[in-house]
Parts: sequence; C-alpha cells; structure tokens
Amino acid sequence: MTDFDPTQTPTGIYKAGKKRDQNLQQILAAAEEEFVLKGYRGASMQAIADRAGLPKANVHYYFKRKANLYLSVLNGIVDLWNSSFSDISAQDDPAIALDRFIREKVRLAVTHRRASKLFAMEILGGAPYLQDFLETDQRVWVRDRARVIQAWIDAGKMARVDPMHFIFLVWSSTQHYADFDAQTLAVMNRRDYSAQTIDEISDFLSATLLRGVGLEVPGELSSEGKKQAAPRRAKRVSS
Amino acid sequence: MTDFDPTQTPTGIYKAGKKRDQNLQQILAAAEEEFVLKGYRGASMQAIADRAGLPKANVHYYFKRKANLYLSVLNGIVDLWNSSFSDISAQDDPAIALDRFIREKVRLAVTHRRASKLFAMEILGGAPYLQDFLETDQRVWVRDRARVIQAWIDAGKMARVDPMHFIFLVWSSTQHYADFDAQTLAVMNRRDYSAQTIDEISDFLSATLLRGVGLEVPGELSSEGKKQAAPRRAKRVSS
DNA sequence: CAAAATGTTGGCCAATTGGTCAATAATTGG
DNA sequence: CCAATTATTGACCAATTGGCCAACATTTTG
Repeated sequence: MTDFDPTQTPTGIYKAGKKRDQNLQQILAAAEEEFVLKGYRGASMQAIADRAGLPKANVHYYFKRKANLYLSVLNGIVDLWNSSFSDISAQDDPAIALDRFIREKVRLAVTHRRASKLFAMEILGGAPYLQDFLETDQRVWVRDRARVIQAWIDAGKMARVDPMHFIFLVWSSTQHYADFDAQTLAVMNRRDYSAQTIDEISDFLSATLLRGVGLEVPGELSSEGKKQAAPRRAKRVSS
Repeated sequence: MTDFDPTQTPTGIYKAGKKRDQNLQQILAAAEEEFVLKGYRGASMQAIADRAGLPKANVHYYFKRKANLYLSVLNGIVDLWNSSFSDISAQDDPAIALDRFIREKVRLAVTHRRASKLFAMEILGGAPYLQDFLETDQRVWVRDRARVIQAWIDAGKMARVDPMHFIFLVWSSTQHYADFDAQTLAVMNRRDYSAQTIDEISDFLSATLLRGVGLEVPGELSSEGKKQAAPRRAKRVSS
C-alpha cells in the first residue's frame, strides 16, 4: 500500500494516455470478478491477467503488488458507495424519503452485485483493509442519518425505534438479494432476477419496512405499471 | 469428495476411540476458523494443523483432501441449521410464532457467528459446494413455511405480503449482525456484542418486522427483565 | 529526429501449496 | 504375548504462487 498509486501517471510529466485508462479498467474489472469468485488469496494474478487479456507482467506493471490491486478495487467500491445516496433531512416526509432510500439501495445492490459481494466478503473476513473506512466514513454517515430519523421520531412522525438498527435493517434486507443471490435464486428456482422480480422486492421491502416503523406506504409509490399489490391498512402505532 | 468419510472408522472392525473424536473436533474447529479468516484457498492445511496442534500429515490422515475437510465443516453447519428451528403451523398465533422464530434466529446467529460467516462466504462465492442443499432442503423448508404464512394471510391474520420475501427478510436482518459484525461493531464503536445489545436487536427486529406485516407485538415478549421469564403486561416499545 | 519517458513481455526465482509415502508407534482383539 | 489394525510423523515432491528483471517496443516532448 505504500507502493504507488496506479491511478496517477507514475512519476513523469508525460500525458496520461487513453490506452492506460482502458487497461486499468479492464484489470480492475477482471480483478473484481476473480476476487469475488475465488476470494483474495484464491484469485491469482495469472487468472486476473488472463481475464483481462494481458500478460501477467503487464498487470504487475500497473499494480506492483496484489494487495495494491485489491485495495484499488475496494476503493472503487467505496467511492461508488459514498456517492450513491441522496441525502435526507428532517424537513422531508419520512415515508417518501425512506421509500426512496430503500429503492435506491435495492437498485444499487442489484446493478452492482459483484461490488456488493466483494464488499461483503471483505467485511466477513474481518474487514482487514476497510476497518478505517468503517470507523470513520460509515460511522459518520450512520450518525448523520440517525439524527434525521430521530428528529422524525421526536416529531411524532414515526414509531420509536433505534434509528441505527433501522439503518442496519435497510442495509441487510436490500443487500441480501445481491450478496446471497445464489441462495435466493436457488430457492426461487430462477436463473436470474427479472425486472419484475426486482420491482416486487422493492415494493415488498418498502411497504414492510415503512409499515414496520409505523408509516403508511405512499399510495402512488409502488413500482407503477402492472397490478398493484393492494396494501392493507396497517395498524396505527401508539407512542 | 469420493474419498472417504472421516466420521466413520476407516474400514476396520476395531473400536472408534476417544482420541479420534477429539482430534476430529479440534481439526474441524481449527478449519472453520481458518476458512472464515482466509477463505477456502487462503486457508492452508499447515495453518489448520498448527491451530489444531497437530502435524500437517496427521490432518491429512483424517481428511485426505482439503475439499474433504471443507465439506465436512460445511456439513456440520448444514446439520446445525437443519436442526435448529421449531416448526410453525397454521393453528399458531402468527405474532407469537414469528416472534419466536425471529428470536431463535438471532440467537443462533450470534452464538454461531463463525458458522454463519462461513455459510455466507460459501453463498457469496456462488455456493459451489452447497448448490444442491439450496435447491432441495432449503427450497422445501421455505415452501413449507411460506404455506403456513400464506394460510395466516388468507385467514386475515396478517398483511398481504409475499411469504417467501418475508422469510428472506428475517434471514437477512438477523444474520446481518453475525456476518457483518465487523461493520456493525465498528459503526457502533463497540468491541463485541453485549447481552443487552443482543436483547435490543431481538426486540427491535421482532417489533419492526411484526409491525411490518400488520401484527401487534405480543404484549411484552421483549427481553426485558433478563433474569426471569417474560411477564405479561401492557405494551411499550423499547428504548 | 532523437532522447527521454512510458509501456510490454518472456523468462526466471524463492516460497508456499496440497498431497504422498514409508517408517514407526500405539492400540486393539484374541 | 502376538499379529492385525489404526494412528503419528518427518521427509519429500510437483505444481502454483507473487513478484522481479532485463530486453525490447512504443509514445511523447523538445
């Protein structure tokens, strides 16, 4: 990690080049795939190079060490994560804001399944490379969102639940369909998610989680079109 | 996998032996730990042997091949999983049955965190060894439970949600605290789960998921008053 | 153009890997 | 006690690993 940053031109003063970026992207994509399939140690530089269509030594030219490459892939995922959720504020309507949050999270998970899985693997293994990110960025991210949710609760707009655990609940339930697709698809006897299934998932999670914190599902917000899921009146929450 | 089954005495007619069982357990425990920490390929037979306090060749005597050892660990986890949930029936009260289900799942997850993680890793990597289990045992398990839940819905006892997705929701939300403990603990700024935190998690998930499907939380089934059996009283939501 | 910088590559290496084997103990049943 | 069976272990092996390097090719800039 103290080696060099492949996202910059090495040391020189010459131009960046388009071939360079293209190769970098190919390597990063190949590495992501291999890391997910075989794990960090199981993914060989040779296999990554083959998948990227380059000789191994060339991969080592861009990423001097394997740990370097792994870190670059993880960084890309972290950047994606950091830049992919719209903010919420105490002035927002909780039902609308949370509905949007849940749907965004589902969409991000299924459209970036490999990234989600690799992130999950890193955490599963004890987050040896991401400990710092978790203790800084993510902790702050959760704290900020939790404050807003707490404000909604204090204003009597939703049920009294621990905002942090609610955020964990949204994370876990949405990412599950990406990380464990081998399981859900096997149980569902499907080969892959259809667009309709993804809508069903979004509708189900939004409806159930919102109702779970005492919010009425915004009527129009289901993944429109087809048949509507005819939501029943949920019981009112006292507090 | 066509090699031999280490859980039986090899071929002979002599007795099983206590030392054998003890060694087997030590090896299996060491392997589980190493597999979780380093992944399948990252876990070396040498490291497993060291952790078990045995020479490598001795480990190979009990488990001729690495894949064999891995499969044995996975099988133990599957057995544990298969034998650890009380049944539900259409005659049960949904709130009570689901509350118990959720709490059992949380308890199983946190008391067998390594097992949960290894299972998760296997699924993440595409379930190369567990595909069959998923498509048979688990599919049936889900189908049976889904039938009961559907009966409750048809009887108007709970909200109209897809029972299968609800089961996925319980799985994901409970296992999250085991599989991603590195993340949740980092965000919570804790070193490990306390008994109280585990109670909070159970209470939160039970309350939120039940409310999410239109059920009232059974009068104070929460884990308050940890010393005694839960008394019946008026309702109140945690924290 | 030409020199400097950047990019490409085959061959090589020490270390580690899963796995084998033969020699040697221990334990077993009779 | 003895012979059959089961268990233990150090030495060894072929294969794969991440990484390095020197030779060569290409591109860039003055």
